[in-house]
Amino acid sequence: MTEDIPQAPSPAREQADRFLRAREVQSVALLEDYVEMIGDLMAEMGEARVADIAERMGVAQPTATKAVARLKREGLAISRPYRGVFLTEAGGTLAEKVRARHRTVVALLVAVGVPEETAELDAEGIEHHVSDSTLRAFERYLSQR
Amino acid sequence: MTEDIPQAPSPAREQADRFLRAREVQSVALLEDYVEMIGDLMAEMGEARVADIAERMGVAQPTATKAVARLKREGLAISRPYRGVFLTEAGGTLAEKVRARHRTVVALLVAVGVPEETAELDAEGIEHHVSDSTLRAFERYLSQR
DNA sequence: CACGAATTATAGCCTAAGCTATATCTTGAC
DNA sequence: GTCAAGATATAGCTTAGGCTATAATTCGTG
Ligand SMILES: [Mn+2]
Ligand SMILES: [Mn+2]
Ligand SMILES: [Mn+2]
Ligand SMILES: [Mn+2]
Repeated sequence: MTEDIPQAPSPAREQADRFLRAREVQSVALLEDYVEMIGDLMAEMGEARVADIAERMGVAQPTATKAVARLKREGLAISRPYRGVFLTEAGGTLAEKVRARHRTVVALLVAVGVPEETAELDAEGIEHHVSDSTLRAFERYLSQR
Repeated sequence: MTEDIPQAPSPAREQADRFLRAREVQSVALLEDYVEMIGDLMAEMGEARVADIAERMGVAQPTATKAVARLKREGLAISRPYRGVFLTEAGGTLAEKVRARHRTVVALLVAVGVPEETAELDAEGIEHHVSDSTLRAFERYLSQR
């Protein structure tokens, strides 16, 4: 019989797992940004209109419409044809989490000496790859110095 | 006549620009990872074979083949049918830059208290969004403490 | 040196994300 | 109340990045 001694995963496999994770993260990154921004618009204007979403995301209107369709599919938003877009409870919860993480990432970058403008720019991409574990480390670092 | 006084960009426009940048970065992130890893394979084995590239990236072999085609199109790699893949000078330079940035990002994360394993995992995605300005800040922080 | 195994290429499919052009619906001004 | 302007939806295209199945090539072994 073949032995089934648990093997330590090969380095190649471990590296592949990291790339896999990075690709997974990337596939939800856009959703996170849309949800956070729709939350902003709801807070500012009471509702999020597709035209405003498109403007703030820097995409064409049909692109925003399609993204909203995906948000609805994933249970993060609701809307009816030709009406505004609203976050579901799940969407709202996610928006809050994403917003807090965004702030923490910017604060961490600034704390280690990154200029404000740059921090805000880079954080928009970095944030999505910051795991809960890393986020907690950032929070510890920011509070105890 | 309409005035052409230079306007401060609207907040929506600024935010859109950040998202635009994040999307741009994301479109080169995969190329960077492939190039860095092909560099590793060349150093370890003298050449990078498509099968090894696929294994380390955690993708199917045709996916790696297609990625290599894109690298060739962008002038980062060369190869002939059924032969190994090699970096061009541009590819080698990029690989070196990407490798150094990766190390710095991991070091910074560890320095602020992120566990090693987590740092390595998160860095794989984070690195691509770290601008030159942020990278220099990381280096300053790491050297002077 | 032939042939089977391993490797690479190709064909054909899918989804996400972007775009432009155009159709459809809503709404405010008259 | 109409209707033109504005907002949204839809159609149809592109590219990147995945996949499986299969064809073509290379190479080691006998
Ligand atoms: Mn973001
Ligand atoms: Mn954000
Ligand atoms: Mn990476
Ligand atoms: Mn890397």
